[in-house]
Amino acid sequence: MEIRTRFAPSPTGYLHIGGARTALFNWLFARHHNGKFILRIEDTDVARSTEESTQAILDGMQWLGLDYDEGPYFQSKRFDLYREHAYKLLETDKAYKCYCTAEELEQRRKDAMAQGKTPKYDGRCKSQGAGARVQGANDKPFAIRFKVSPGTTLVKDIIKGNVAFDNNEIDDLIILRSDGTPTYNLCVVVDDATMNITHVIRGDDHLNNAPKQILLYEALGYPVPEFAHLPMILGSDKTRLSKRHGATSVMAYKEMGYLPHALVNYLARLGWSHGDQEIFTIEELTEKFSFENVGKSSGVFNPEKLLWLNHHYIKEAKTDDLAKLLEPFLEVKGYAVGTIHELSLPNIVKTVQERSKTFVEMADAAEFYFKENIVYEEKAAQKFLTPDMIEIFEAIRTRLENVTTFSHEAIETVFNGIINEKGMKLGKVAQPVRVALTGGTVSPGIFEVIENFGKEKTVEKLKKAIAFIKQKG
RNA sequence: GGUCCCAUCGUCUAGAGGCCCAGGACGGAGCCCUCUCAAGGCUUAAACACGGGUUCGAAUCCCGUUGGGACCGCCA
Repeated sequence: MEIRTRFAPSPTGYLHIGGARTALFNWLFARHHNGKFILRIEDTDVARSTEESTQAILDGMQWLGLDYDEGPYFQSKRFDLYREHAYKLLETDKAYKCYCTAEELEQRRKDAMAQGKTPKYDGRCKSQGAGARVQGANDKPFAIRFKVSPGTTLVKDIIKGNVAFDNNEIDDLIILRSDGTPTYNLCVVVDDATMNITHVIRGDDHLNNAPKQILLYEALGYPVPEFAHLPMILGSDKTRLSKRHGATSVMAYKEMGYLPHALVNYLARLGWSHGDQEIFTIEELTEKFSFENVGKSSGVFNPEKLLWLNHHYIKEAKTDDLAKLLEPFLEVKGYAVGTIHELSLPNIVKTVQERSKTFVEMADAAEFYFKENIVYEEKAAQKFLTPDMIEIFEAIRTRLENVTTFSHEAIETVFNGIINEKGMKLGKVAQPVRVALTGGTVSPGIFEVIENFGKEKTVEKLKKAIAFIKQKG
C-alpha cells in the first residue's frame, strides 16, 4: 500500500518552527517510503484565516525544500463535503441537533468552572429527542453534535504506544456550527479519509483529539489511519515554544542569514536521532528516517546548536554558492551588487566564510571590502596608526607597486622582506596595515585582504593612512 | 481542577537487563597553533529525578512519588 502523509496547517500566521518540523517529519516519512506527501490548508475558521498566511506557509515550505505531491487543498472549498458527512451522521442517528446558543454554552462553562467542576456539555439536546424539532422547516438555528457513545477508545500510536481514553471524558463535539460551517475534527477526519491518508503525523498536542476522530472514522465507516504524535518543541523555559523565546518564524531564519538545510538538519535531530550522527544530507535523512528513533519526550529548541550547524554548512559550502546567497544581505546594507563588481565576491567570501555563522555576519565581516571611505575605529587608530608606521607603510606601498603578479605569495614576500630588514614581528606590521585597510583590528588574514583589494586599492588605502597619521600629529 | 503524555550532562541525544563508575554533539572552561578574529587540534567539568519492587545483575522491566508539558471552544 502506498504511504500517504499530509501537513495540514491553519493559515492564521506564518510557518513556525514547530509546524516546520511536523511538515519535515511527514515529508521524510513519505519520501523514505516512496509515498506521497500532501499539503492541506485548514482554513475552516474563516474569521482567522488569511491569504497572506497561506502564502507565508507556502514560502516557508519552499525555502525548506519540502515539496508536496498533492495540494495545496483548501478546506474552505470543501464545505459541501463536510456538510454531507455531518448530515449523514444526523440521519443515521449518530449525531443530533443542538439548539443551545454559544452564549448559553459559555455561561454554563463559566458556572462549572466557578464551582470547580469540569466543564462539560450536559447533553440536554440529545435527551430531548431529536424527532421533535428536527422536522420543522423553519427550525431555530442549531449546531450538529456528534454523539459519543460510552466505552473506551484506544489510540494506537506509533510513537506513544497504546493510549486508552474513557469515552465519558469526551464531550459530544460540535461537528457543524449553527452557521453551517464545519469544525476541525469533522474536517480532518473527512479529509484524511477521502484523501486516503495512511499516516497522520502531527504534534502530540493533538493526542487528545485522536479518540474523537477515531470515533468519527468509525461512525462514518472509514478505515482508521495510523497515528504518530510527535513530542512538542519547547522554549528554553520548557513551555510551548512561542514568540517570547525568540524567532519562531521559519522565514525569519532566512532573513537572519541561515541556510535552509541547517534548519532542516537541526529540526530533524530535534526528537529524532541516528546514533551519534549530527550532520545529515537530505539523502541521508530520507534514507535513515524512521519512527523507531523518534523519542517520546518533548525537546527544547536550542538556537546555539542551530547556529553551529549553520556555521558548519557555511564552512562547507562552495564560495560561488555562498556569494550568490550573500548578495541580498549586502544589498540590505546598501551595497548594490552592480557597484561591487571590481572585487571578486567568491574570493571575498573565501576569506570570511569560516568566521561567519550567518549571512548577516558574513555581510558585516565583508563590509570593509566595499566601503569607499573607511572610517578608522578610534581606539584602533590610536594604537596602530602611529608616526613610526609611516616608514613601514611607505616601504610596503612601494614594494607592492613593483610586484608584477599580485599573488598571495608575492605579498607575503614583501612583508617578510620588510620585517626581516627591520627585525620586527609580523604582528607589529600586520595590525597597523589591517587598520589601514579595514578600519579595524579584526579581519581575515592580511595577505588575503590585500590580494582581494588588488594593487591599486591597497596602495590608495595605504596612502590615505599615511596622510591620516601625518595630519593627526 | 479533570484527562492524557513525558522524565539520561545546562540543551539535543546514544543506550532495547550485564559491553556503562554511562558515549557523542552544542554550549562552557583550559591549553596548543597564530598577523587580529576565526577556523583547527588536544584536554576538561557536567546527567541516569526520587522511593520501592522484579532479577544473580537495572539507566534499561513493573509500581508509586515528585516534577514538567499538552489538551479540556460553535479555534485549529
